[in-house]
Amino acid sequence: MRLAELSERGGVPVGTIKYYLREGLLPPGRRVSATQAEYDEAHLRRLNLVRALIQIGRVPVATAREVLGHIDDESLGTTFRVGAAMWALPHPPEVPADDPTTAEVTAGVDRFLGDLGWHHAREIGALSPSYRQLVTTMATLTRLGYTIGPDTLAAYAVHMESVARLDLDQLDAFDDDREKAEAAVAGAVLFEPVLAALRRLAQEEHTTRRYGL
Amino acid sequence: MRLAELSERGGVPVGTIKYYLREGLLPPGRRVSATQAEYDEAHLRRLNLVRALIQIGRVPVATAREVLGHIDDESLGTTFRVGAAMWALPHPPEVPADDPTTAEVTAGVDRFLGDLGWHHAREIGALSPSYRQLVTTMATLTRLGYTIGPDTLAAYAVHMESVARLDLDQLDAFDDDREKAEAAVAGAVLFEPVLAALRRLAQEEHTTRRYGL
DNA sequence: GGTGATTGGATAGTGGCACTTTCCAAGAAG
DNA sequence: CTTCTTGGAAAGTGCCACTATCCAATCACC
Repeated sequence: MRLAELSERGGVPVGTIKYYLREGLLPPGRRVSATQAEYDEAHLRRLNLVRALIQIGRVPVATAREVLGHIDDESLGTTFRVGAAMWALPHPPEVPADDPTTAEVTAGVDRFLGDLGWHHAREIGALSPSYRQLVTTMATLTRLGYTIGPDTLAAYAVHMESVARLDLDQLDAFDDDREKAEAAVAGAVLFEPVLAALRRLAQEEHTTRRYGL
Repeated sequence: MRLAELSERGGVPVGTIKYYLREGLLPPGRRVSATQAEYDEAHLRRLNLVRALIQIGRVPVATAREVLGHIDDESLGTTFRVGAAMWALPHPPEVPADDPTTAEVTAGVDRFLGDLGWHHAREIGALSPSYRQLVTTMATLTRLGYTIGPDTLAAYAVHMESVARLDLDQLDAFDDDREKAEAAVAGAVLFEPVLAALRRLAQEEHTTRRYGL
């Protein structure tokens, strides 16, 4: 298909697709002549993923390029291919915080990781963006006066662990490594809003149950 | 305290605070003379909340003003004060979608809400931003080829329901309505990254357990 | 009481970023 | 042959969260 059709079927303006091509978010089409290029279903699929990353996941273009690069990196094994793509996803800015609050929170988080038996997480520790995000956001909450004890955090963690198990079950359905990595990224970026929506719906449901209208 | 001290203690540049004052995110200080104003702990607290909303929650300034307005609206009862503030929070853009996919997804979501016994959610329906976000994001997932059946969604929902119950327990600790609303907003905006981090940590943990390094 | 620094407020400017627009020459279509 | 379309390059746009510059009033210190 031609650029115009790719644009049509993807619901994305031609100019925007040109921009994505320029930025390396989409691989160039197969050149058919000096002024024509041919695109296929893979391009359409990738275009949809890019849009999801950028529009729903608010992933910056530069970051999206990086993530897609890892997804396409055939030199990596399954685990690292998925892991690299996931770690490249953006995280909320880490508020500096070399204050005592952070030290305290770090200790609490480490303790609770041990209690849960998440040994991998303890070993990887500060290497994982998720770990750092957990610590810094908890510190911000503390600074705002909403201190969450390790026990409460552990209670939340147990539920998220169940969610993660479901996530991995979903991932098992894919054989190909590239598909696995793509599904993991899509799951992280698109399923987060779904979970957030479910949480808020449940909150609304239980609020009315507890307190009525 | 003076603007300079507020800036110091909040870790926010003076210019930025002036900007927030201009935009109505912070109430003006108590005028002490023609060129001096006095700020108190409440200002500092609000400043921290504003920063959290904008930096961590990526809430646009205009939206933050709206949310804070609801938090401060003493004419509302508890439920609506909390609810209005929550509903004003931003949601990922709703991809248009008047396509058949959306209709199909809507049916699935409605069915699963019934199965779970979330009657409130079914009645409020499209009024709730969370409901619309759920439907549109599910539709996007479907369009990308990652179809999630109502049963799988329900499995996730059960866990998020437990999370929501924990949320409400946390909220119960606050008596004052303004504090309740503030805590709800902070919980929604700041605790979402915490949950996301927990999910990813758990994913990493279980991936290595299932597949090793 | 003089004097330099500081304060709050108004106004205009900056930088980043995701697009858009404009142009162009080479091909395709009728 | 002529009219349209195509892909590509380069410059421009719009939004938005700040940030820099001024200014006159007033504070703090000698």
